[in-house]
Amino acid sequence: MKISIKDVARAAGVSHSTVSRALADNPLIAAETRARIQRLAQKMGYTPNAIARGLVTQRTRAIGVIVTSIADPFVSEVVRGIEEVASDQHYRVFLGTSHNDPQREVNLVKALREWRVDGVIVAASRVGSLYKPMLKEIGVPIVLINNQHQGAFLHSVAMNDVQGAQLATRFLIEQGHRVIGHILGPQDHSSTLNRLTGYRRALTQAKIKFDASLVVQGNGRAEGAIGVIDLLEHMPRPTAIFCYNDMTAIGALSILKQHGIRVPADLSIVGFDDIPFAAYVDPSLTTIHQPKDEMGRIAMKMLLNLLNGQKVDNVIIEGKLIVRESSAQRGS
Amino acid sequence: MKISIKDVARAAGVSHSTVSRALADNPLIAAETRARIQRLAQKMGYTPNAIARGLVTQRTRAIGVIVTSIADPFVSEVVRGIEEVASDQHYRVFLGTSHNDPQREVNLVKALREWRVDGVIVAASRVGSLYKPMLKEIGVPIVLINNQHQGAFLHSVAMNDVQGAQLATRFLIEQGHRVIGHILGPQDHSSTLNRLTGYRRALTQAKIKFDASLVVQGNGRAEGAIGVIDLLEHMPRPTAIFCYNDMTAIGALSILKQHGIRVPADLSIVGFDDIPFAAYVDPSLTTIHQPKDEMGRIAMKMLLNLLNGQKVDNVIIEGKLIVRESSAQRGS
DNA sequence: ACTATGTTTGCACACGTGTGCAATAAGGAA
DNA sequence: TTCCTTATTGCACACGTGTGCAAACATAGT
Repeated sequence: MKISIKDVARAAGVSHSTVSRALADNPLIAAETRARIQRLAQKMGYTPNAIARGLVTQRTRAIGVIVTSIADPFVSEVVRGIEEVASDQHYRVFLGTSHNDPQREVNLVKALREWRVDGVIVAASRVGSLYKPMLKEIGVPIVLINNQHQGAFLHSVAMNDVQGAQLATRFLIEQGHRVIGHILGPQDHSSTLNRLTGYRRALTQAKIKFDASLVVQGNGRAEGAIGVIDLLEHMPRPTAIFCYNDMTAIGALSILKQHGIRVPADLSIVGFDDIPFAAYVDPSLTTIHQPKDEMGRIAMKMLLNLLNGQKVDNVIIEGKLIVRESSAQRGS
Repeated sequence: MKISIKDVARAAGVSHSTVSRALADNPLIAAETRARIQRLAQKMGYTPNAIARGLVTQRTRAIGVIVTSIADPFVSEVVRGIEEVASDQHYRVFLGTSHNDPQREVNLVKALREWRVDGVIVAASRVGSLYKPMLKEIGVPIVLINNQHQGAFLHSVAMNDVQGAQLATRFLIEQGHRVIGHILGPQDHSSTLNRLTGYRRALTQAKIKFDASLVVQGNGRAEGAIGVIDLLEHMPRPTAIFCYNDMTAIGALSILKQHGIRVPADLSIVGFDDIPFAAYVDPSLTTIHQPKDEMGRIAMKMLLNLLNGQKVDNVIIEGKLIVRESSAQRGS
């Protein structure tokens, strides 16, 4: 029952083409007619139909955003950045969550294809082997966040995980720590491996021998930090732990408190991400800062450039160390 | 360059109508032909065009979700619930953030109209006077979360803020507290008033005189808890504070720590929302639990019922008290 | 052989918009 | 007046899909 461009045309006594052009400020239409039609359309409450427009122009001005889970504080900051830039440029955002469930991933990609989105941004922890070819089939530019890849369609903006982890670990070494544990991230995420690499590289540079028994499993979530208990039994006992991310670190803090271990007096803890809550836990968390919303903005701008046919280069972002209370000089 | 239904039709030697019906499993088409066309479409990699379909069916199977900020932990849990149900029912989610900026709100509503979404869910802290009539103009069912309203188009699923606040305050009274402060929420949100009402009602029931100087401004975010300092100077000094929400409470904890006030030994703190982090701050937060993802799911199911032309009743959810470490018996 | 009935398919229109091209009108120059 | 140029508008098609209706065909009943 919505009023269409034809209704406006009839009311104005012109053809629908004239209305279409008038509303697009096309100079072909006489300035006077243009103004008259615009006023009339306004008064009639006419709203253009983006669906019909998309059908004929073959551009939807919509982008798909695929994330693992929107409830993840890292992800929601990224999405915030994306949405900000998108809406400024009058693009709409289709949100989809995969929850690392292959079935959902398939459905999501299918839906994005059906909707003929102009581009896609993926901020999912897992861009599996099954998944990547499917994404390419959509046939539109894709920007991956924290998943480095290269290709005709695939571009990325990513954290330098190796550098960040190295920075964090080197800091602990400079604080006098020699036995440093590490809690890993989710197994299927490439950044888990990269952060481990950075950790090892810092040890090597300081001529500290890598000890595999100082590295325990985790999953990137608070409950995943349970492995910290194993680290406490390691001999000699570690005096510092570098965690895959802040959620893991926060989980570790909670468990350590239950065991009566004081942070940072007995044990220093360092996280990764600098989620908003890192500043509010007690002790507040020393961590590596990722500019999450900024990464979202960069990804969206990159996608816009791609949509305008420009060449873009992948972006790699360096981590910055934020020192707070959860770390201290050894023995202090 | 995408292949269309006509391409499939040509390849199969039939008309596009036949293909359309075959893919819809329409029994009008001979079973054998149907199977043959489906196989062919599959092999050709045909993907139906949701845009074109939406144009002719006048249903998009897309809903708009308007939130204040996706980076808010309360909001992101709600959106998670919405998206979960939506994607199960093969609905797509358009995400838009308003940031309480009138200009953005106007643009958002306009965009949703243009996209002809089937329905809208609003989880924004502010559904202002300017805003509500605009929403109605979209002409589709709308479900508001935590904004009670009634009308032909407007429906709601909301927390019982009065009951929840009353529950929290009564708990503090039962713990022996008599001088209880309150930090307010954002001014333009109705739940700010409702939680204040619940706070006052509990006091009245316990025959404690309400003291306006025990109520200070806040804004629902951590920085907004700065008013807690004023409360410390109140005479007699309060022994407990009920905060508008968990973020405010967490902000208060942080400020109190800087001032050397021990929680809960010197002062009990109670929040509202039970965001995931409430359990991980130190001391962990006593709070009122809101089933956030469940509220999202309920809202989406309600919207689905409305889209199917069913009558629905507004939903009101009771808060549950979660006792953790930030509150204690007075003087203990 | 003719008619009635049922099954299967295609024709043609609709949805709302953008745009190339032709048509018309207006104005000026010869 | 006649012709040319320029400004303005409308015609008609396209985008990809769904669907009412008629057409074509097959089958069975008399």
